Amino acid sequence: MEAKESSILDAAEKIFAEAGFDGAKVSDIARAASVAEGTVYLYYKNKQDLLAGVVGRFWTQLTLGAEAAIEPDTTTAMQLEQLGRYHLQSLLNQFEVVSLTYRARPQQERDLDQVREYVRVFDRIMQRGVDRGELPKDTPIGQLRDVFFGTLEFSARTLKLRERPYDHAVVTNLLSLMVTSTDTNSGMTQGAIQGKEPSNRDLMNTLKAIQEQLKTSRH
Amino acid sequence: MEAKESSILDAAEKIFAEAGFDGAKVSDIARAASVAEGTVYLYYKNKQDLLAGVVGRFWTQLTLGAEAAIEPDTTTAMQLEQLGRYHLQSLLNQFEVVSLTYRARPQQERDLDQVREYVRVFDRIMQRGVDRGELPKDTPIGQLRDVFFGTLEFSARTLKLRERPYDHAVVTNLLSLMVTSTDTNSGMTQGAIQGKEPSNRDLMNTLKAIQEQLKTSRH
DNA sequence: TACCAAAATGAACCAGACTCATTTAAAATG
DNA sequence: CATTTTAAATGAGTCTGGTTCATTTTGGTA
Repeated sequence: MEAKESSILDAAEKIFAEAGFDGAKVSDIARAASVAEGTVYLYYKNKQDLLAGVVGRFWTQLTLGAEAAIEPDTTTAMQLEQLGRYHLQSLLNQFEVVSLTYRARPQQERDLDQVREYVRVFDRIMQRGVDRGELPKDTPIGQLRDVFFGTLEFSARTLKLRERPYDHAVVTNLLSLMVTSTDTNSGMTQGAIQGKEPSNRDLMNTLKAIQEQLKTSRH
Repeated sequence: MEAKESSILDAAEKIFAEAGFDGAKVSDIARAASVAEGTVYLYYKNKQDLLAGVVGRFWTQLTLGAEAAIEPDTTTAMQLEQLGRYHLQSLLNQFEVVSLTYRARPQQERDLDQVREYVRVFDRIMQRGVDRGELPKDTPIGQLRDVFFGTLEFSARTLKLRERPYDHAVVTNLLSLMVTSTDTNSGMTQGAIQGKEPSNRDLMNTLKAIQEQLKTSRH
């Protein structure tokens, strides 16, 4: 039965989340799934494998949710904000399950496939931004990805530690840091990421030159 | 005996690091420390507590190392770079022990005291920067801390995953992001951070000046 | 209804964390 | 020094809980 496997996963997620990996007994999980203890082992090689199943499903779901949370026809900056909001909220709402990810990790790198899949959502947004010309061609997507997810993950931990709720300022500050917005002077966003494109200093120099020209042309 | 406790910690660190928490047997650790199994339990309540001891000592050492790695009489930017280099290198060199931190966590928050202590090294550098006038008074230290450690931690994972060695570009890119951000938030136009660029506010002011000039020159 | 294969069961097994009665070492006492 | 007291260390035995597997149940097929 296909439904039985997912009922075991449901039970496991619940028990793991509330008792932690070590605290969760396979017998408890079996009972919660209305199944004999041995049945669990028909679907999962061992307890670790069961955890991997729970964690894998979680990240797969998260990927689907992320894709749904992002409007396809809006700016890169907007999409990043949507992903950031979604990601931080998810980390906070399902903090326990997320924490279990680190318990699954050291075992096999295979367990991380779904996490890597999730992270690609970010890459796609950024790549589209580059293709559309909203971001410079040499945008270091990989490094910005580390900044994006790293910061949100650490921020989530900080918020949890202080027992604070979701704070959108975290997302907006992160984004303003990543995308140094220069669209105050025009509708065109140059997204001067990493300062590889014309730097603020370059713009400043140009502006001052214009200012000088204006001054002199008046005379 | 005081030395015995640290010999147990040494053994535990070694065995935990090479076998992981679940893979490490207390009997192995005892043997490696040349001590009876029961003796371990005289010093540590249980296996989790022993892990907490290992992890706690690690972060305490890391704090000492970080303070040693930072020149007291240099710029904030330089100190941040030193801390960044030290942190990323440590994460990579002692990846297994760092990973164990997450296994210790869910138990008791008490375990995290040493981590919090470590993180304060960053806070002190930033605070000194503010006091010295190298950083704006309203620098959001807490948020930048999340960016700093979050990014480095995530980057370390990425590097490990790809089996890449330490890459200083990670640190410099991170710092250039952070510097840009502090400038953006700054009301000060002549901050002492090296490589400081004109802030968006500076650009805005210049633009408004030009705008005024244009209005006047039209008449 | 009889047969078979797959699915499910739970009692038994066993690894390994943890306990504690006993032993050994160290310190205090006289 | 001999003796008592106190602390430290030991490891055989207990017990929890993950895992196995001989047996039973279920569901489909001839």
